[in-house]
Amino acid sequence: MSFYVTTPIFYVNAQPHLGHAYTTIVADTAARFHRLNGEETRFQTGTDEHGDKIAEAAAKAGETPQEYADRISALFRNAWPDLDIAPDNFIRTTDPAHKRIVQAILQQVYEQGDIYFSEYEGLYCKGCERFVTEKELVDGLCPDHQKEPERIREQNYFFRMSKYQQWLIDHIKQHPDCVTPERYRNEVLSFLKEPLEDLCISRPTSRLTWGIPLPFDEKFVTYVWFDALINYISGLGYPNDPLFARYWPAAEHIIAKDILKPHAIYWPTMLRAIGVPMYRKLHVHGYWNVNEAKMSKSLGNVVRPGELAAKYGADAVRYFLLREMSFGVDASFSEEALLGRQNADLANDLGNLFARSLAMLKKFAKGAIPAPAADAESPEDNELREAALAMLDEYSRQMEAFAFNRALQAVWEVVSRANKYIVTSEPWVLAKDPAKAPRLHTMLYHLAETLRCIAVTLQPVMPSAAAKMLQALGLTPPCRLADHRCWQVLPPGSELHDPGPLFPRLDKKAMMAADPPAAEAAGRKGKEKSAGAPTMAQPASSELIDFNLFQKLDLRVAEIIAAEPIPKAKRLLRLTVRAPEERTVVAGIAEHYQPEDLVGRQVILVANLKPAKLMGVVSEGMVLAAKEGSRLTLLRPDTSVAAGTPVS
RNA sequence: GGCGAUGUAGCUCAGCUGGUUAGAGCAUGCGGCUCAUAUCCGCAGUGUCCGGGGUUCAAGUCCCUGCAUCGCCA
Repeated sequence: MSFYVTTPIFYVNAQPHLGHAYTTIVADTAARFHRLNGEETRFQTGTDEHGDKIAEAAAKAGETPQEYADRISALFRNAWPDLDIAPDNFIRTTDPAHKRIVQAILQQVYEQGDIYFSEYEGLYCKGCERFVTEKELVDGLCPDHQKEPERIREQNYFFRMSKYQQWLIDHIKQHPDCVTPERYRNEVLSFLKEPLEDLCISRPTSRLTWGIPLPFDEKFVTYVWFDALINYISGLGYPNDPLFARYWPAAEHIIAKDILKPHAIYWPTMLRAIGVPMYRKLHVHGYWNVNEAKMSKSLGNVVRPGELAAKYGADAVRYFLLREMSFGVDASFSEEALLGRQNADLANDLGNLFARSLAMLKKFAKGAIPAPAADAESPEDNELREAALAMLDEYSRQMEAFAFNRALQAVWEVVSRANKYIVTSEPWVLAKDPAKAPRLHTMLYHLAETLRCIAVTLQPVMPSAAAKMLQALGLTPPCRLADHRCWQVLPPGSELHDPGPLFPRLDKKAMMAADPPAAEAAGRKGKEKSAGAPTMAQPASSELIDFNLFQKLDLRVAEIIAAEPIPKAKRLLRLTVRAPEERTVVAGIAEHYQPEDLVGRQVILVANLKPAKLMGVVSEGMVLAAKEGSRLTLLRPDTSVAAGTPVS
């Protein structure tokens, strides 16, 4: 058995955000789970780097497209280790091997007559990188980009997707699990009820050069999907590498619902056209809604996975995302909810269970696995054992079905049961009577075995904490599931190690932004003293702020890479800065600085200011300046430093 | 406009093919224990199961209709 799991390759026009992180954590967790099942497993992620938007962004940044793609691609690649994500392959569409394979496939499909040349006319929105219909427009503007699309008439190459429509319908009907959860399968089938249009797969080089040239017409490059989707097989060295033969039949793609159509319709028909079997499964997940109001200011309004991991740890972030989202359905993210899970599930229930268990094993069993005695068993022991073993099965079923929340729920039922078991068994009472040592040791043994089952299941989800738990029990991770679906795995006498607190208990007030707790505290006080009317949250009256509040400010050195006046605005300049990601900042400095004098200059940026629209331009931050009367001067570091360097 | 999804306790959600007093976790209140990260255990609740009709001996669960939110398509 083998298992091949992929994430989409992420477009390098944005930094990694929560959605990317979730998809990739799911893939990593699935990969770890299948590896623990003893399957040969491969996990691939990567970046999609061609297209108009990339070429434009690169030009703005004063870089070549390749330099720009290198830089952003590295942001993705480097984001994953912080979340304990370990892909086997990180593919880039600019990899020479990938380009070669894309060209070979284009040539093949062209030769067999599934690609034809035709003319197309329509409204094209540069922001969307696609043709839009009249009906999509609002007041003649693209609703997403507020720009008027251009009328373009051009000749292009088209892929005969329609030819494979009936085959695809039949395939999906015959393989009910190939698109999952079911709601998305239904969506695909309903879409397929209408006749498919053929897929435009090229762009003329007159308009776009940053792409893979068509092998049969050098005046064109491939367009988006025919380039990007192929990564799933080019990353396996299609067609000749043994990796392809081994892993492709076991391919399972993970995507967010926004790219369902390309993956459930374009990709299967492409595969069919080149004679490659359909992938095994497509797993579709929903969106994370981020509730801005409840977000901590330190994170701004975009959740940066790296910052989350730094603040809460990879284990907690992974656990939260997997536990909180029911796969396929949208879920909401808030730091408050994350803190809730951290404290209730991880620190109180699980962490404390380990702490108290290990403390008792140390105190009452000399820090080693005690020997159980058959004649000292009680019904509670059996119940606990049955529950733990049943949980392992349930857990596996749910993990295989990508129902991570249910898998974890099943684990936590055993966590909770173990806590009850301790209270019912009262080991501290047994310990006072030497005659009850056999019962005490038998009970502790069952407890340790339960901890083992729990720790084994948590390996894919919380790799680092689970490893600590297993080591504490004297085991050496990774521990395969097959070796742990039974009782009496821990050998009596083997030594235990204190892992220390596994999950810190976090103070909510300290972790959250300064203002929400103020309102909460006011409410609580009111309750304690009198049933006073609800009071408005008042800003702290004191002039002094505490260090915590200061720390919420994300100040950084940024480099201005472009500056231009904003029409009709006397005082405003639109700055493009690198910090180190690129962003647009509107600054009220037009009366003091000429745009051309600013380019290349370093400034201090408040990077986590809530974005605001000024004269129709969205400003993502502000630059700091000193103001003396009518004079204004920008702050800058004493000596030049790398763009993005934090200020503290 | 067409199709579909969702609407259940203060919050987040479970409730498969209709069947006894509608559930879980969190939060809240009270009690207990002391091995433990002020942790854990027990008890206590509260719900016009979105509104309105209908089918049925029986509906959160099926049908019709309305409202709200979201998605896909045009």
